[in-house]
Amino acid sequence: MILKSQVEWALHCCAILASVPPGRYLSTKALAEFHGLPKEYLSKALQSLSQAGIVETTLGPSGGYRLARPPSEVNFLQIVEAVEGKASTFVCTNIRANNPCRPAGFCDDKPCAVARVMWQADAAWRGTLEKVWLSDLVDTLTDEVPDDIWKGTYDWVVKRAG
Amino acid sequence: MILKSQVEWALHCCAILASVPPGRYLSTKALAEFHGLPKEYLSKALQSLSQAGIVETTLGPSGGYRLARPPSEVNFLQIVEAVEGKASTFVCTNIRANNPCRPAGFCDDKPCAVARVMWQADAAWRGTLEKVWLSDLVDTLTDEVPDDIWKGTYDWVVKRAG
DNA sequence: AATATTATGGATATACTATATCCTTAAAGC
DNA sequence: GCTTTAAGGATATAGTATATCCATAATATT
Repeated sequence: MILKSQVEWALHCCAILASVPPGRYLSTKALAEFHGLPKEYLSKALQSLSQAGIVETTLGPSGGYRLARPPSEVNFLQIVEAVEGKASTFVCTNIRANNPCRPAGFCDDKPCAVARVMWQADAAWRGTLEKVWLSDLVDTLTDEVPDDIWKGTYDWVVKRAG
Repeated sequence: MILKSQVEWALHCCAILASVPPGRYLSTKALAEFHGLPKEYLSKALQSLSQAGIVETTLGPSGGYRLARPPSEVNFLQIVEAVEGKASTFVCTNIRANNPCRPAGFCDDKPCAVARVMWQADAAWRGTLEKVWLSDLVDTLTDEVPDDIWKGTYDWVVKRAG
């Protein structure tokens, strides 16, 4: 069970979009070049973010993507779910129902005990992602990325943002 | 990102194996019949449990599987990892290294900030699974499964255990 | 000793998903 | 009118999950 690479791409793209000046957009082409990713396929991830309402888009030259709300209002879970979907990582096929000792037509009053544990773990995973905001990531990067690289990246984004 | 169905199968099989009387074994055939699963493929999941040291096996008629240690010493994470592996659900391909603003040969002193968050969520998922033991599951089932079905299941297992 | 039963592991086949590319369309800026 | 862009459909390729089959060796029963 491994997350799609598009999850990684979407998270990094959102981090970059956080630096786009107000009123401007950054294109798929720019984001693909910056991260060394295939433009056409990255486009699918960005479309997922768009459909989830995390980013806004506009067409034409100088078009592209920008965050639909401030980085302090976008968390990791929203981005991950935009790409991976909201469905639980554990699917219960209710195999307990095949127990040959159960009377025919027997109906359980609770979800399967095994599934409940797995769903609880899934919730813990999502809960962790939900508590980390894009602004937290930006803060971390500000702290950790060397100043010249951080500044250079910002300038690069501003230059490429239409 | 969805867990293999073998995870569900392995968990339910371990729950059943907890009822196998000391010194006896339950075969793949019995476990497959009980859960309505394909015997040959279920066998692969049981082999994973065996390789992980969670169950013990013996050959021949009256052979099969039994828990290698008491249910209070087997947790969900051990079973899940036996089937899914121990690798993190998030793979960092370090795409930050493609940032065109970085000096050539630049080396980061910390793992990617995005990956660290994703790994933290992965750890929360595993941490939840690690805290639930097979004995907890058995306790839950004892509480929730109607007495006659629970008793019937136990009798079925004892009858089939070689 | 012979036979039946079982786990193990390799080989193979099929289905599904992830990855990737291409192309058409419509909108926006120049 | 021309270029650039996102959106989305169609298609191709690779990789993984699911499933089955078979050969082998070990064990119990007869």
